[in-house]
Amino acid sequence: MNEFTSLATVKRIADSTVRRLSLYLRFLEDFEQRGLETISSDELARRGGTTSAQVRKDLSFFGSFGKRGLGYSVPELSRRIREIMGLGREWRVIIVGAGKIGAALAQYQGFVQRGFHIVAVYDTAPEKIGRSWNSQTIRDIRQLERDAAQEKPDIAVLTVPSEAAQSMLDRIVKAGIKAVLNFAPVQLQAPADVTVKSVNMAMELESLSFSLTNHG
Amino acid sequence: MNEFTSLATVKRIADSTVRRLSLYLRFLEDFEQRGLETISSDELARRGGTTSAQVRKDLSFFGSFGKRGLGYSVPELSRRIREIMGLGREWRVIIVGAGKIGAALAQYQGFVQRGFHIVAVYDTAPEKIGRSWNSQTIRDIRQLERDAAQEKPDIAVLTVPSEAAQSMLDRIVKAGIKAVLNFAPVQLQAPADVTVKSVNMAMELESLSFSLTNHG
DNA sequence: GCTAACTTGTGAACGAATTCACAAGCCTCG
DNA sequence: CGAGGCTTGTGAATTCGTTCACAAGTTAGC
Ligand SMILES: NC(=O)c1ccc[n+]([C@@H]2O[C@H](COP(=O)([O-])OP(=O)(O)OC[C@H]3O[C@@H](n4cnc5c(N)ncnc54)[C@H](O)[C@@H]3O)[C@@H](O)[C@H]2O)c1
Ligand SMILES: NC(=O)c1ccc[n+]([C@@H]2O[C@H](COP(=O)([O-])OP(=O)(O)OC[C@H]3O[C@@H](n4cnc5c(N)ncnc54)[C@H](O)[C@@H]3O)[C@@H](O)[C@H]2O)c1
Repeated sequence: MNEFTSLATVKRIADSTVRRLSLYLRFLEDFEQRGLETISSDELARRGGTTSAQVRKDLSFFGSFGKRGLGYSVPELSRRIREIMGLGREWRVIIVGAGKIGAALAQYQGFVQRGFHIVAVYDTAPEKIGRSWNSQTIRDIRQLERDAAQEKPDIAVLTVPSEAAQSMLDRIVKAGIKAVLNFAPVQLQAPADVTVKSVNMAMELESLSFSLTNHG
Repeated sequence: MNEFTSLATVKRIADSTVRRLSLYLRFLEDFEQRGLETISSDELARRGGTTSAQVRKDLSFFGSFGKRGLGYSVPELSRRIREIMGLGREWRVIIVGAGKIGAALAQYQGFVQRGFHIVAVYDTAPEKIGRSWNSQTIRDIRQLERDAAQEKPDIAVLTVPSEAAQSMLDRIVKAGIKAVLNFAPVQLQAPADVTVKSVNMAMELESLSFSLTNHG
């Protein structure tokens, strides 16, 4: 593999690798701000709670970005990871379900900072539609398809009650959106070309319950 | 391994196994409500998007709960998984950081339903302390140690700004709490006997960005 | 009570992800 | 300019998790 390797031709990358890249990027941004020039795989590993071999292997799937004997150039590696992850652009995000969790997400500044822009928020409840949040007016869910055809959102965040989650996902998929972040604690079905990630907080708490019960 | 196998003696269980158990339990509860008596590993697998061998292997780490030729008794398996996961009791949960995400979590009914009771909410901001949320009054963070000694919470949910996360985790650990669910997008350090799980939504969005960029 | 149909439980095989270990390359210093 | 120290990049070895495949047990029907 050399510097001309196209990402599109790269073999299947493990999800765990992608998540670690995201982590490394955070550290690099921190180092960049503090004016550091170079960083070693060992230092990145220490920060991320992994090993230097792991860091180098993760990066090696995409090319070779370091200098032997020296390490990685912080701004260069930062740029390369952003490129790999597709973070060099702004992503258009919609929120479906203007409830408590939708509200927290819509007002969260951390997403915008990383290039994820909330371009619309939808709900079914008449008393919510038309109300303003931040700079967004909550829209009627019936507009979803029409708006999507025009505004071409990239990502949908699904924060509706569990019962409505699958049917709303189906509409999101039909509207042509290929990436969904789901907060409803249900298992969803989607076509293979649509990526669905779920955040299941109840499952996290249950994992903690397991830890406390079994090795505590 | 037989029915007398103690959980404490069981070898290291993969995190992925624990998460699937949590998933199976959801399906079992659904089946239970609909009055089904028995269920096969194959049906559980279909629901969970996995294979029947996977389901049986997951369960086999803890004992053998099924009947050959028939499947699993729904109420019995449900009970056994709850036991394995430590869900037969009520867990006492505190929320540290009464901001937007803390508010959504504190008011969420889904946690109580699964045995996770919010027993206290803390903040530093004078204008928040004393205000009421649901049935909780927001307490001064300075009370944390004193309250913990008395009320013995089991789990802390950490929803403070990133900068404050590590120092608050240290206090939580010192206060004797052994399980933490963190929402701040930072890598935290904790002693080995404390389990920390993190929900990192920005990382999930970045994974979606990667998917869209690389196989889209 | 025997057969056919079914489903579990589990070693063994496989595949994926991590870790090891070292040759190759780069930098500094004398 | 050559030696010594350092760090990358990567095949090979290892560890970990999943899937296969089948013997063993259960039920129903006749
Ligand atoms: N609040 C939390 O802390 C939390 C934690 C974990 C998971 N969740 C999950 O997140 C989801 C939302 O939770 P919440 O607490 O924000 O609930 P909520 O009741 O506050 O909000 C849900 C919103 O979705 C709207 N809605 C209902 N059907 C809709 C549809 N078909 N299209 C568009 N909007 C629709 C409702 O009008 C409401 O405004 C639920 O699935 C919940 O289980 C929430
Ligand atoms: N809001 C979201 O949707 C969202 C999404 C992902 C991650 N997060 C993360 O969750 C955390 C909280 O986010 P938020 O949006 O709720 O922020 P927020 O500013 O609304 O709330 C933070 C709260 O913590 C309190 N606080 C500050 N220092 C504290 C301390 N030492 N002890 C106790 N309380 C303290 C503040 O007074 C404030 O009430 C942040 O780390 C954020 O990055 C939030």
